[in-house]
Amino acid sequence: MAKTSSLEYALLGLLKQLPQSGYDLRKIFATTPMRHFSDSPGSIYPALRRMQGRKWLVAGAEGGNARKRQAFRVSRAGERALVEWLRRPITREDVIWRNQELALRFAFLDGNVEREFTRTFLDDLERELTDYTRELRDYARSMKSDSGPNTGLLAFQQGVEGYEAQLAWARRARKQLKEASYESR
Amino acid sequence: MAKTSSLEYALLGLLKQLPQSGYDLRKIFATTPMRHFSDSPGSIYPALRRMQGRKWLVAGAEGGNARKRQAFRVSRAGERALVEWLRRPITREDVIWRNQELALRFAFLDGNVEREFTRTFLDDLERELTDYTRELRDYARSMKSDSGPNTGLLAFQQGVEGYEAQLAWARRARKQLKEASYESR
DNA sequence: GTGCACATGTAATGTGTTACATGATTAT
DNA sequence: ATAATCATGTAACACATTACATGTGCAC
Repeated sequence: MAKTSSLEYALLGLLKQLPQSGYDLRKIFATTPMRHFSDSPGSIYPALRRMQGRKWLVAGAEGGNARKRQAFRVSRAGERALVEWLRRPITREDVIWRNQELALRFAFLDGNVEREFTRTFLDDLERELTDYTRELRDYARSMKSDSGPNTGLLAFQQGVEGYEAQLAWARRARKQLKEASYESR
Repeated sequence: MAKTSSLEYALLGLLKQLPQSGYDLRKIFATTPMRHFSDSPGSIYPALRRMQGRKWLVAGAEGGNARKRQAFRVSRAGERALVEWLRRPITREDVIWRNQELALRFAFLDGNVEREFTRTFLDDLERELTDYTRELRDYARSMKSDSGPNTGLLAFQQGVEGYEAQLAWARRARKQLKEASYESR
């Protein structure tokens, strides 16, 4: 069971929203806040190929001509893979090593899972962030003994504050979702 | 001119602070907040080898025996490489693609560059973060038209708030450094 | 003398990066 | 027709990950 890179899921999620070509996807990575993905052809076209090989994508039938624009759409199997990824339990390892990927997963929840799951996602994220920030703060106490503000300690604090900002966001997002569900009654 | 991975600079910075063995370094990655680096031998030992090849490190002379603990220390050339990395101008690309690496660089400033440079670093970081958050907020306005809170927009906001938290940190850090320099008169 | 933690290494694999190559379409 | 842009592809390379292999020193 080969692991799927987060680039592939990004492509899958985007193609689920709107079937389009590799070139279109590259332009998204080149010009929108999804910039942190590389727009190089050497990463995107091979990824699309791999996903075709797994039958997650089907290429829009374009006349036999190569070198012509061809849009991809997500197959049933592709949808299943996407949803499986979205529904994966959130672990502390996700928070530490794959934080960007978590944001990507959250962004793609709409339209792919029931609304209730979005709240579960935020609950789980809050739990992991709470645990992890507690651990980091404990660690900070143990290094505070050093004299004066040094850049090592400051850099560490930046990390902690980043996680705390994310935690604050998660709480607020949950509240907003609840309010929205009242309104829609 | 081969690019050096951020793992190698992490190792270099740690060894500059305290000469130690590959195993010691692995333990640091396994047990401290530097966890987001992998502690796998398959990444660390080859990296140390590469750096030895570049003469950035010298192995503590341990009797002919392999399989025995050997500490590395940073050579003059290694120090120069470290300082060159620390002093690199901060670009928007750093902020977007190599944010973690920026934090690492900041953490290693102490003891390797003059204190004045730390302020320059924070100034430059503030500038890039200010520009980039402005750009992100502009983009946010353009997608706000969609109805209600959707997870895509919320995920995007999380990203912006992360950068804003970092900006707030940078301002605060600069203030603290200034106060510390008053005290030390 | 057996087991466990210490300590280093390597081989297979997959993927991202960079740089280059090539054909198709549109504007001038 | 020619340049620019659209659109896809590939080859070389470096690196991280995973899993496995090997040896050392100490405790019991």
